[in-house]
Amino acid sequence: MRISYTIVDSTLGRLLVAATGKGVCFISLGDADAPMEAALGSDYPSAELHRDGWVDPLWVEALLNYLRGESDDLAVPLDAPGSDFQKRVWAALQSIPFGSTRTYKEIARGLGLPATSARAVGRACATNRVSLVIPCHRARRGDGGLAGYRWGLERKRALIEMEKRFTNRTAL
DNA sequence: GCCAGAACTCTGG
DNA sequence: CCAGAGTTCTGGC
Repeated sequence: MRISYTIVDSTLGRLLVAATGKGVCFISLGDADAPMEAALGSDYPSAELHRDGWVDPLWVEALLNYLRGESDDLAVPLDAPGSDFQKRVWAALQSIPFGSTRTYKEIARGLGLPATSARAVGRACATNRVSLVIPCHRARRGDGGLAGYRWGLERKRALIEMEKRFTNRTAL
Protein backbone atom coordinates (compact mmCIF):
# COMPACT_ATOMS: atom_id res chain seq x y z
CA MET A 1 0.00 0.00 0.00
CA ARG A 2 1.15 3.46 -0.83
CA ILE A 3 0.35 6.39 1.44
CA SER A 4 1.01 10.04 0.80
CA TYR A 5 0.95 12.56 3.54
CA THR A 6 1.48 16.21 4.16
CA ILE A 7 1.96 18.30 7.27
CA VAL A 8 0.61 21.81 7.57
CA ASP A 9 0.04 24.41 10.25
CA SER A 10 -3.39 24.70 11.80
CA THR A 11 -5.01 26.64 14.60
CA LEU A 12 -4.24 23.76 16.94
CA GLY A 13 -0.67 23.10 15.94
CA ARG A 14 0.76 20.89 13.27
CA LEU A 15 -1.73 18.85 11.29
CA LEU A 16 -0.74 15.67 9.51
CA VAL A 17 -3.03 14.38 6.80
CA ALA A 18 -2.27 11.04 5.19
CA ALA A 19 -4.22 9.54 2.34
CA THR A 20 -4.35 6.66 -0.03
CA GLY A 21 -5.70 7.20 -3.50
CA LYS A 22 -9.22 6.59 -2.21
CA GLY A 23 -9.43 8.73 0.89
CA VAL A 24 -7.92 9.90 4.11
CA CYS A 25 -6.48 7.08 6.17
CA PHE A 26 -4.72 8.89 8.99
CA ILE A 27 -4.93 12.27 10.69
CA SER A 28 -2.84 13.50 13.54
CA LEU A 29 -2.43 16.70 15.52
CA GLY A 30 0.74 17.53 17.34
CA ASP A 31 3.43 20.02 18.15
CA ALA A 32 6.24 18.43 16.19
CA ASP A 33 6.35 16.59 12.89
CA ALA A 34 8.52 13.66 13.86
CA PRO A 35 6.25 12.00 16.46
CA MET A 36 3.29 12.24 14.12
CA GLU A 37 5.23 10.63 11.30
CA ALA A 38 6.30 7.91 13.70
CA ALA A 39 2.68 7.29 14.70
CA LEU A 40 1.69 7.03 11.07
CA GLY A 41 4.48 4.57 10.44
CA SER A 42 3.57 2.36 13.35
CA ASP A 43 -0.09 2.28 12.34
CA TYR A 44 0.79 1.30 8.80
CA PRO A 45 4.03 -0.64 9.19
CA SER A 46 3.84 -2.21 5.76
CA ALA A 47 2.88 0.93 3.87
CA GLU A 48 5.11 2.92 1.62
CA LEU A 49 5.09 6.46 2.96
CA HIS A 50 5.62 9.49 0.81
CA ARG A 51 6.08 12.81 2.51
CA ASP A 52 4.51 15.64 0.55
CA GLY A 53 3.06 13.19 -1.90
CA TRP A 54 -0.30 13.88 -3.43
CA VAL A 55 -3.04 14.67 -0.94
CA ASP A 56 -6.24 16.22 -2.20
CA PRO A 57 -6.08 19.90 -1.19
CA LEU A 58 -9.83 19.89 -0.70
CA TRP A 59 -9.53 17.37 2.10
CA VAL A 60 -6.84 19.38 3.87
CA GLU A 61 -8.84 22.55 3.37
CA ALA A 62 -11.96 20.98 4.85
CA LEU A 63 -10.05 20.00 7.95
CA LEU A 64 -8.48 23.41 8.35
CA ASN A 65 -11.86 25.09 7.96
CA TYR A 66 -13.23 22.83 10.62
CA LEU A 67 -10.37 23.63 12.99
CA ARG A 68 -11.00 27.33 12.46
CA GLY A 69 -14.61 26.76 13.42
CA GLU A 70 -15.76 27.85 9.99
CA SER A 71 -17.32 24.57 9.05
CA ASP A 72 -18.96 21.65 10.78
CA ASP A 73 -19.05 19.65 7.61
CA LEU A 74 -16.27 17.11 7.49
CA ALA A 75 -17.26 15.48 4.25
CA VAL A 76 -13.93 13.85 3.70
CA PRO A 77 -13.75 10.40 2.16
CA LEU A 78 -12.20 7.88 4.49
CA ASP A 79 -10.10 4.90 3.65
CA ALA A 80 -9.35 3.73 7.15
CA PRO A 81 -9.46 0.00 7.79
CA GLY A 82 -11.40 -1.16 10.80
CA SER A 83 -13.50 -3.98 12.13
CA ASP A 84 -17.28 -3.98 11.85
CA PHE A 85 -17.53 -3.01 15.45
CA GLN A 86 -15.22 -0.06 14.99
CA LYS A 87 -17.12 1.16 11.98
CA ARG A 88 -20.38 1.07 13.91
CA VAL A 89 -18.88 3.07 16.73
CA TRP A 90 -17.33 5.54 14.34
CA ALA A 91 -20.61 6.04 12.56
CA ALA A 92 -22.29 6.70 15.90
CA LEU A 93 -19.64 9.26 16.77
CA GLN A 94 -20.15 11.04 13.49
CA SER A 95 -23.82 11.35 14.23
CA ILE A 96 -23.14 13.44 17.34
CA PRO A 97 -24.09 17.03 16.53
CA PHE A 98 -21.34 19.61 16.30
CA GLY A 99 -20.69 21.23 19.65
CA SER A 100 -22.33 18.61 21.81
CA THR A 101 -20.93 15.61 23.58
CA ARG A 102 -22.11 12.17 24.57
CA THR A 103 -21.02 9.64 27.14
CA TYR A 104 -19.61 6.28 26.17
CA LYS A 105 -22.65 4.70 27.73
CA GLU A 106 -25.00 6.72 25.54
CA ILE A 107 -23.07 5.74 22.48
CA ALA A 108 -23.21 2.10 23.47
CA ARG A 109 -26.95 2.26 23.99
CA GLY A 110 -27.42 4.05 20.73
CA LEU A 111 -25.84 1.05 19.07
CA GLY A 112 -28.14 -1.31 20.90
CA LEU A 113 -25.37 -2.51 23.14
CA PRO A 114 -25.65 -2.94 26.91
CA ALA A 115 -24.26 -0.13 29.01
CA THR A 116 -21.51 -2.45 30.15
CA SER A 117 -19.97 -2.40 26.73
CA ALA A 118 -19.12 1.25 27.09
CA ARG A 119 -15.62 0.08 27.68
CA ALA A 120 -15.46 -1.60 24.33
CA VAL A 121 -16.82 1.57 22.76
CA GLY A 122 -14.06 3.59 24.31
CA ARG A 123 -11.58 1.09 23.00
CA ALA A 124 -12.91 1.43 19.48
CA CYS A 125 -12.61 5.18 19.69
CA ALA A 126 -9.07 4.91 20.93
CA THR A 127 -8.00 2.96 17.91
CA ASN A 128 -9.51 5.37 15.45
CA ARG A 129 -6.85 6.82 13.19
CA VAL A 130 -8.67 9.83 11.82
CA SER A 131 -9.10 11.99 14.87
CA LEU A 132 -11.09 14.91 13.48
CA VAL A 133 -13.34 13.27 10.94
CA ILE A 134 -14.36 10.77 13.58
CA PRO A 135 -15.09 13.11 16.47
CA CYS A 136 -13.81 11.01 19.32
CA HIS A 137 -13.27 14.21 21.29
CA ARG A 138 -17.05 14.47 21.66
CA ALA A 139 -17.05 11.34 23.79
CA ARG A 140 -17.22 12.09 27.47
CA ARG A 141 -17.05 9.95 30.56
CA GLY A 142 -20.21 9.11 32.42
CA ASP A 143 -19.38 11.44 35.29
CA GLY A 144 -18.85 14.34 32.93
CA GLY A 145 -15.09 14.32 33.12
CA LEU A 146 -12.89 13.88 30.12
CA ALA A 147 -11.42 10.49 29.46
CA GLY A 148 -8.09 10.08 27.82
CA TYR A 149 -7.26 11.05 24.31
CA ARG A 150 -4.80 9.48 21.96
CA TRP A 151 -3.27 12.79 20.97
CA GLY A 152 -3.39 14.45 24.36
CA LEU A 153 -6.09 15.70 26.70
CA GLU A 154 -5.11 19.31 26.10
CA ARG A 155 -5.88 18.91 22.43
CA LYS A 156 -9.19 17.22 23.23
CA ARG A 157 -10.20 20.06 25.49
CA ALA A 158 -9.16 22.59 22.90
CA LEU A 159 -11.35 20.91 20.31
CA ILE A 160 -14.35 20.92 22.62
CA GLU A 161 -13.74 24.56 23.47
CA MET A 162 -13.49 25.42 19.82
CA GLU A 163 -16.77 23.70 19.03
CA LYS A 164 -18.49 25.34 21.94
CA ARG A 165 -17.27 28.76 20.91
CA PHE A 166 -18.45 28.20 17.39
CA THR A 167 -21.83 26.97 18.57
CA ASN A 168 -22.33 29.98 20.81
CA ARG A 169 -21.37 32.32 18.03
CA THR A 170 -23.94 30.93 15.66
CA ALA A 171 -26.55 30.81 18.40
CA LEU A 172 -26.27 34.50 19.08
C1' DG B 1 -4.99 -19.27 20.72
C1' DC B 2 -4.43 -17.38 25.18
C1' DC B 3 -3.46 -13.52 28.34
C1' DA B 4 -3.22 -8.78 29.66
C1' DG B 5 -4.76 -4.20 29.22
C1' DA B 6 -8.03 -0.36 28.00
C1' DA B 7 -10.15 6.77 26.38
C1' DC B 8 -15.62 2.69 31.35
C1' DT B 9 -19.37 1.88 34.83
C1' DC B 10 -21.72 -0.09 38.79
C1' DT B 11 -21.98 -1.78 43.33
C1' DG B 12 -20.65 -2.46 48.10
C1' DG B 13 -18.17 -1.07 52.12
C1' DC C 1 -15.65 8.41 48.92
C1' DC C 2 -12.56 4.43 47.77
C1' DA C 3 -11.95 -0.40 46.25
C1' DG C 4 -13.18 -4.18 43.54
C1' DA C 5 -15.64 -6.68 40.09
C1' DG C 6 -17.87 -7.11 35.52
C1' DT C 7 -17.72 -6.49 30.35
C1' DT C 8 -16.32 -6.37 25.44
C1' DC C 9 -12.66 -5.78 22.13
C1' DT C 10 -7.76 -5.33 20.65
C1' DG C 11 -2.86 -6.41 20.45
C1' DG C 12 1.20 -8.92 21.67
C1' DC C 13 3.26 -13.45 22.63
